[in-house]
Amino acid sequence: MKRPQDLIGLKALRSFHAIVATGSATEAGRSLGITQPAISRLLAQMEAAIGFALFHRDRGRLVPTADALLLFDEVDLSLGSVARVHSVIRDIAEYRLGRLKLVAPPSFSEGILPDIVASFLKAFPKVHLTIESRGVESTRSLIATRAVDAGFMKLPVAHPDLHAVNVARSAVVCVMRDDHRLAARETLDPASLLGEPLILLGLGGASRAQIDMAFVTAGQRPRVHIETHTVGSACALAARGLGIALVNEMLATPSLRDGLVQRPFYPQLLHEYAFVTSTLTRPSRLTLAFLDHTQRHFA
Amino acid sequence: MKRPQDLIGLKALRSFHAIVATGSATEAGRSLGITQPAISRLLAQMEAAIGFALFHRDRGRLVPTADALLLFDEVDLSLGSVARVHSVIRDIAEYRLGRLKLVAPPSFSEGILPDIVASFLKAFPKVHLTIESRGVESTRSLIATRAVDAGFMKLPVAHPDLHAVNVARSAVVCVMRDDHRLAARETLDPASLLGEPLILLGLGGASRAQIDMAFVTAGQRPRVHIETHTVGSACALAARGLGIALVNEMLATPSLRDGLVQRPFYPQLLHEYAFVTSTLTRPSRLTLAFLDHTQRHFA
DNA sequence: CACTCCCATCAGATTTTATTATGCAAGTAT
DNA sequence: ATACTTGCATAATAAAATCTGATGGGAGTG
Repeated sequence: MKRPQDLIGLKALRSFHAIVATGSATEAGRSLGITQPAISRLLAQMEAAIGFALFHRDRGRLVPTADALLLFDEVDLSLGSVARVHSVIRDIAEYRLGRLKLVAPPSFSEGILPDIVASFLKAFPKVHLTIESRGVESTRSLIATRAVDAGFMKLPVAHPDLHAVNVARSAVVCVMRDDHRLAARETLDPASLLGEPLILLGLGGASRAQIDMAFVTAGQRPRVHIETHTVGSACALAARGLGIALVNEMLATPSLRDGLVQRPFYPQLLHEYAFVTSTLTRPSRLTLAFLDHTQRHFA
Repeated sequence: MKRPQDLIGLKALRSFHAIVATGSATEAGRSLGITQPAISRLLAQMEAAIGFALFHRDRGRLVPTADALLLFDEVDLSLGSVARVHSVIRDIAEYRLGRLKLVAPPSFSEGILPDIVASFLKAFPKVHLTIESRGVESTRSLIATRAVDAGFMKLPVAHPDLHAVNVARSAVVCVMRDDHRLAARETLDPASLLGEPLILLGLGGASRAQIDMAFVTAGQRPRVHIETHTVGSACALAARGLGIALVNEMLATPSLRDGLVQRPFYPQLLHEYAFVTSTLTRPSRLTLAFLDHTQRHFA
């Protein structure tokens, strides 16, 4: 069966273009890296396929007909668009083209995430990144419904449609002013914090329960002076001497300014943070590249 | 030697496009008229060539990756432009696309040429026609320099760069009012025109010399009452009873209105008209088509 | 459990495609 | 004039690409 659309292949179009451009089949062959007979054959096939002559053989030379010149413009455009396809392929292959939507809780996206993003964009400058800052529930839902490509969440992630890769773990630390009386101690524990006004995050999650549990186990109850909702504000309150903030080290680091110190809290309360994607779709190459980058960042 | 640009052929692009469009390799094969294994192979080759996966094999189905969708738009455009090339080829092949510039003396372009052009455009409606109306010298030069594709001229055409094809011949006739006393005669000759006021074209060409010669041969001198420069005006003058116009029949016919008659002049003075092109370039297919049409018109 | 649908792979045959060698025509220099 | 060069076309041959039909595996479906 003959398919007329395939009678004129890319090679034929390129040959035609090159002949018109260079004015000679021999030269065209050189520019395309093939021999002159190949050009001749392609041209002959093309002329046979289209039904009219493209060149007028004049004294051994190929002279384009008016029809050929009419066609040339269109072929030129077409080859240009094919070249653009190749260019787009290269861009995609080399991560110069693509969009990545991420979501993370505010404490993450205000602290550690900008660092990761910055170095990622340094490696892949042309990628278009979007970052949403949402609460835990919203984050979960955005990822599960694939409204975003991926997100960061604190483990555990209990959702059948979510796939979590552990990327970071960090412990709870005590943040206080450097002139605080307890700043002299290497580490702190419930006993040493007895009676101290504490600044805790009121997020109703496992994290707060862990802290309460640590005090209970030590036979105490924490003296919660202030409850707040972001790591940044907890540190800011501590900086004003209102108490000792118990926050996650990794999230607190960006908020540590002059005059604030952090001391490990014992028993160690580990929080694990995961890079989360939907199980409904395989992550895009860009997503995987970002994950890889994140893992290197924390390695 | 490997040429990366040829690793992705049109077939591969079409296959990719069809798979995304139909959602299945089997269906894509059907729509392209090839078998499913061919599609599979083309896709595998393409993925190998570009270096990243285009589809995610999910439960036996091909699901486009984000990268594939990114690429799809570009491929779609590209295939569209290739299709346009084919469309242009068809248009050219069927004379639906093209430009034709013609030149002819005023007597020609005001009389007989519009008829030819009208029926030509009826056959090839999309062709863009340009008609110049110039004197003999200008006509010759425009054709010789290829400023136009072709033109009409009265023979002989003495110019090395011009190629003339005889397309029409017609004789000199006498045009007069139907109430003229000589209108009763079947034919006229120098003897019967003795003393009649004549209207002649003053064009300093062979045509006027022929007429003078005919009278001289008959032992007379024509009584030139009026000299004018176009066939139309000569007939118009004759219509006002100012004399008998001796003009070429073919050129006169369009100017014959009610009240005017034409009678053959003897001895017969034949004028030959040619379709003239440049010898420097082979005429375009459209030019040849117009010549063919002209010949049929006069046949 | 049988049936169907879909994709990947394989083997074999056919078709394409390119290369080298050669011929021909025409222009150019000796 | 004669020989040399240049440019295109063609033929023979070798190599590569591509298609088809058959086959198998995985996964839904009645």
